[in-house]
Amino acid sequence: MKVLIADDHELVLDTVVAFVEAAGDITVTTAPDFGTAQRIIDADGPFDLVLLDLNMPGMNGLSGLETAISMDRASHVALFTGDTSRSLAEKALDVGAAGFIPKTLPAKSLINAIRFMAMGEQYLPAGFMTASQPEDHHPLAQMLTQREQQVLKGLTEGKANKEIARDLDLSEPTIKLHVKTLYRKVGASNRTQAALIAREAGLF
Amino acid sequence: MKVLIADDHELVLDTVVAFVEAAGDITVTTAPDFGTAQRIIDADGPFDLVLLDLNMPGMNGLSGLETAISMDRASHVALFTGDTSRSLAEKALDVGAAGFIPKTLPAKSLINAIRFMAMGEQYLPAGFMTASQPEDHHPLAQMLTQREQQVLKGLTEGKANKEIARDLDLSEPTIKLHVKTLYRKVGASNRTQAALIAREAGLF
DNA sequence: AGTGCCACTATCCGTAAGGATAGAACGTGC
DNA sequence: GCACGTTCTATCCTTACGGATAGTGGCACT
Repeated sequence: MKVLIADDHELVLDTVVAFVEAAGDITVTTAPDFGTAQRIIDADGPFDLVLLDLNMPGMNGLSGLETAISMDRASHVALFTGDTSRSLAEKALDVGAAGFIPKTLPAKSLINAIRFMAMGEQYLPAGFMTASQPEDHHPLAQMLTQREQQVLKGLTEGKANKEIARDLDLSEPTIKLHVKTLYRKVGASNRTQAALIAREAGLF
Repeated sequence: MKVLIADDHELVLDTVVAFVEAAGDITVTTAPDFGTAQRIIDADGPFDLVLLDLNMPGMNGLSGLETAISMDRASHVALFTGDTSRSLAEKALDVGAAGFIPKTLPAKSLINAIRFMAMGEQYLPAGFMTASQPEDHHPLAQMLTQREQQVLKGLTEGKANKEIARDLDLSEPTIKLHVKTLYRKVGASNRTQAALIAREAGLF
């Protein structure tokens, strides 16, 4: 079975490859960035499975994933990432990924997942979509009321209070109030800090 | 030689451990988060070397590193991270870390680095401090003058114009000008957007 | 020597943001 | 019924921000 793994973290790449190849029947090729991965797919393909790291030069979010999926010689392409966000996994599967491999997965499960995906199945870690969602959010999100979260979302999009007010169909003074109380809760002293803190926490 | 590696990415942990233990004389213990790492150090220490992942529950940036360094039974503590920022490496060494292991390191070098650090030396990847870093930045950064980049950095830290002015030892009107021209260049219409765009691009 | 580009300072103005405070409608729970 | 938290509206005030415009000095290109 031929597998291509692309990741700019050489340490991860080296050790994962050593581990996977120890399973016996899997041959692994590697690439340090997306461009190289494309070239290798064209030159040495087809591969039974391609694993692409999300945070790798050339990926540009999910656009690299989509590009790879549209290639002839990569029958199955999966995301391989340290980011364990559920919305990301959903987006990846939406654009046709063969699976979503978070780096929090046990190594043994990786081998099984690779075999599974190479067979044409879509893979998601057990207990990822089924697990309760309300609790996968940061402690941060839990301190905020629903309104405050909506307002925070507006802040992370760089919107002005007035815009947020329009979007939520509320008056501007109301937004200002939510913004202020929200600052206290997340520990920000202005909107930019609030936006960055929210992003940092992986919200939205 | 006893080594503790803490990382919440089980896949990385499993494979790295398998690789390191294959070297023969290194015994590896693992932890999935910082709290567990602390408990293990107290219970099973001392360790010749402790590797801590930066983005792990309980780490809180470098504060976990500092805590670990101050512990009796962890003689040498190093950072282990996917973030290849030079300033981060400097900060880590400043607070007394035994080394900085980016995940972009080849796996073979890891073994050597572990032995090196366990001997009491400080480790930094070759060509990390010496190599010129200025030009590997995004197209985004290249459109900006040095000043504008400094100001943008201030924005990504949620600072007010006045604060940035103080930090750079410039007047506030000057900062405002840079801020304005910088908006045009990156396509932002306010400071929050500028900060998010910069973060998105991976700057700072 | 002239032409740009960059960095800096400056003033003016309108608007946005941030803080304080007050009051009211609505649900839940006791 | 009453207390409580959430959401909403509102006013007042100060400061910060964003845009426009004008001018100076330095440096590199040609």
